Amino acid sequence: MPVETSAPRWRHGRAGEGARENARTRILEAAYALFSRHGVHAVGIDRIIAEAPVAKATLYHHFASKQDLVCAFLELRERRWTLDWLQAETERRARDERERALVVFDLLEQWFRRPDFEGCPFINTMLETSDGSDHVVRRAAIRHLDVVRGILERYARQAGAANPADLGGQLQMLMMGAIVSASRGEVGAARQARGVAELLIARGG
Amino acid sequence: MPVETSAPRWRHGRAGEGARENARTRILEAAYALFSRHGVHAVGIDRIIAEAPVAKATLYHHFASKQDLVCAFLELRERRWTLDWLQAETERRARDERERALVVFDLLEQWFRRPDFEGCPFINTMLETSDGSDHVVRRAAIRHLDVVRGILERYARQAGAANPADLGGQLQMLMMGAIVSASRGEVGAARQARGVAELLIARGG
DNA sequence: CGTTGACTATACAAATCTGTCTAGGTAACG
DNA sequence: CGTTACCTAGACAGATTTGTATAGTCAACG
Repeated sequence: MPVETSAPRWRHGRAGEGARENARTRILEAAYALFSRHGVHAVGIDRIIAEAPVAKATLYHHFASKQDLVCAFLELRERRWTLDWLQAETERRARDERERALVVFDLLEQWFRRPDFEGCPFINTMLETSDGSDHVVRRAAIRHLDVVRGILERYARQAGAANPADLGGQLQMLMMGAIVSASRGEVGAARQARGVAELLIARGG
Repeated sequence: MPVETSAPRWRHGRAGEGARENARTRILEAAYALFSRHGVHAVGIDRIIAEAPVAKATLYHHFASKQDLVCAFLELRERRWTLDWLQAETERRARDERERALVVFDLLEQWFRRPDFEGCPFINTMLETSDGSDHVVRRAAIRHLDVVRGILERYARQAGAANPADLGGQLQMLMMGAIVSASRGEVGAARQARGVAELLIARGG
């Protein structure tokens, strides 16, 4: 049975940056969509290569293992969600630096209300890998959670906290608690969390 | 046709070997230990029957499916952990009803510091079943989380909250955020959360 | 003794999963 | 043209998973 592909997707040449990025990008984009929506455990390699679409050998050419792919997904998630969305949008919306720690919760509310909200991959992945086998993925998830904590600690400092490290940690606990609540279906969790954050900041950390 | 269906079906083992626990209990105890420690997804039927120890056919005689067993585990967890430990111990330790909402966080700290602490099965199971296939287990986990919320709402009322429903929800967010932090390794999360709870209660809900 | 019912042990089915391998196709470049 | 890098399609290995089937053991009880 002759195989007839409709149009070549690899317009770019070899050795440069074009062709290599093409398949790799498709894999990573498919993994991003599927892992974000269903979790890294529930999504198998076969589903990713079907959606990319790409041959299985190509996936294992670009990523040594599924763990590698999951780590790459978490990095992309950090860049897109944490840095380019949550951080950038927070600092764009806040009228001054002191307001940032509160604006974060307004963005969370917006996130929770999106129809495709499916929880936080960092939290989910960290909890899914609580038993030791997956240490690489778990460490990556924890590292990314630490990035979020660093951002919140900075916002705590900018809000005038006496102890920014403590306030940052408390804000992250609030944020994660709200995310778990929202994963259960409580869309209003962000507003409740914001109320608590206001109190914490008003006290001065 | 022999009848006799209303009498309890489980008779104990041979008289010569003394009081051997019946198979259903052994299965549920093994499932409790393994699911609590490693999560309901990571533990397979084969491991449970090996630790029970019990034959596979016996397990499927007592529980229709793994989902059934997971639901039974969550119920047992609610009885033992939520009701007989967290609730009972909170009310035993608190000098008056107003203090209960804070004492909960002292118990959480104690829990986090236990060497066998492995997170909250209700949260983990709820997050693991975020995509629709496992709806029975997910609903069971959510229902058990609602029981915790009900307890916290009662403590909020007893602490004199103006709006016990809101304060109960905020306390549960704090509690879940602390549990996620502790699952990451932050043993001091409960103390941080208690500090926030004090502030919330001092304000009067 | 003979029936009954719970239990054991193990083989098996059917569906996963990750990762490897074969075998070949296509485009750019020297 | 020939080399080379990247890619495809899919078979396959080997290990898992849940759940069923077969066959037999043991104790209680009428």
